[in-house]
Amino acid sequence: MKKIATMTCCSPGAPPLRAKEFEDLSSRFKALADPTRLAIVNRLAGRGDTCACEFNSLGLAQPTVSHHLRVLREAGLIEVSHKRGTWVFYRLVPEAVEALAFALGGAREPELVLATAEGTVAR
Amino acid sequence: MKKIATMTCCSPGAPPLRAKEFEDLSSRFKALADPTRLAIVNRLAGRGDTCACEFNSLGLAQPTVSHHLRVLREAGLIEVSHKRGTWVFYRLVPEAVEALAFALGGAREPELVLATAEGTVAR
DNA sequence: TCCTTTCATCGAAAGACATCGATGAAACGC
DNA sequence: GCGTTTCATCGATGTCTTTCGATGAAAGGA
Repeated sequence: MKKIATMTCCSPGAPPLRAKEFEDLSSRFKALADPTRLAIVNRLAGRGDTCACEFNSLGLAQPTVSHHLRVLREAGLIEVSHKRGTWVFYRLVPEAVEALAFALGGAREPELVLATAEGTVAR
Repeated sequence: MKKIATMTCCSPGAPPLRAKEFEDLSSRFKALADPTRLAIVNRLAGRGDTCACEFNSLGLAQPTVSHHLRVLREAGLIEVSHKRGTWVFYRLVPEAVEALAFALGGAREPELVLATAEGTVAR
């Protein structure tokens, strides 16, 4: 895992960043750059742990939903909270969302770590 | 023009949004989902009004830079501040960035209006 | 042991996007 | 008017994404 958003990026007074930081940040914004994924995040934000099967009501095929869950997972924005039988429950990673808000200059300094594909760790 | 981000979207407690709001929000995040565009925004955030010619130092062809400037302009994140001779100066639209930060739950409630392709208006 | 349910992965098809060279348009200076 | 500079637009190309049906894997229940 690695830290991101240790600096603001996009609001007045932001310091110049490096190429690698633009890569990291933009890849995370990319996870939010799809209406279906925003809907998933929005529902997780509103309800806490949610069964993956809930998202079949989005009107997309099951593999498509699974794909979007994976993208969000790899961006560190959501994670598997637990499994029960064949059900998989997902939850939001609030620190990850805060980190992006902070990069935009909106949030107070967060204590965050953002995850890569290997997993999410809140410090 | 139209308002966006009148509601948080992605942080705990966010209310459920409508399909159209996911479309609007995701299209704006899409504007930030590219490292080159983030670099442009970052530089505008750090320096205020900046000549478009500055961005030729990004290592991309001039039409490519022009394309990215257009995407950011249509997302309402930047705008033309003024022209001098054949120079075009761009500036950040801080309200637009705040609006996104607010949607992520980071910012205090902004007084913003976000623009469409037709122009940006801060209310 | 089979069958069912839930979810992930694979492979393919269609669409969207980043990038570039060539060209056009506007604002000078000579 | 003519050449130059700066930027936008056009058209083409290669790549990445979204989406789906088919298939695989894991956990139960009968």
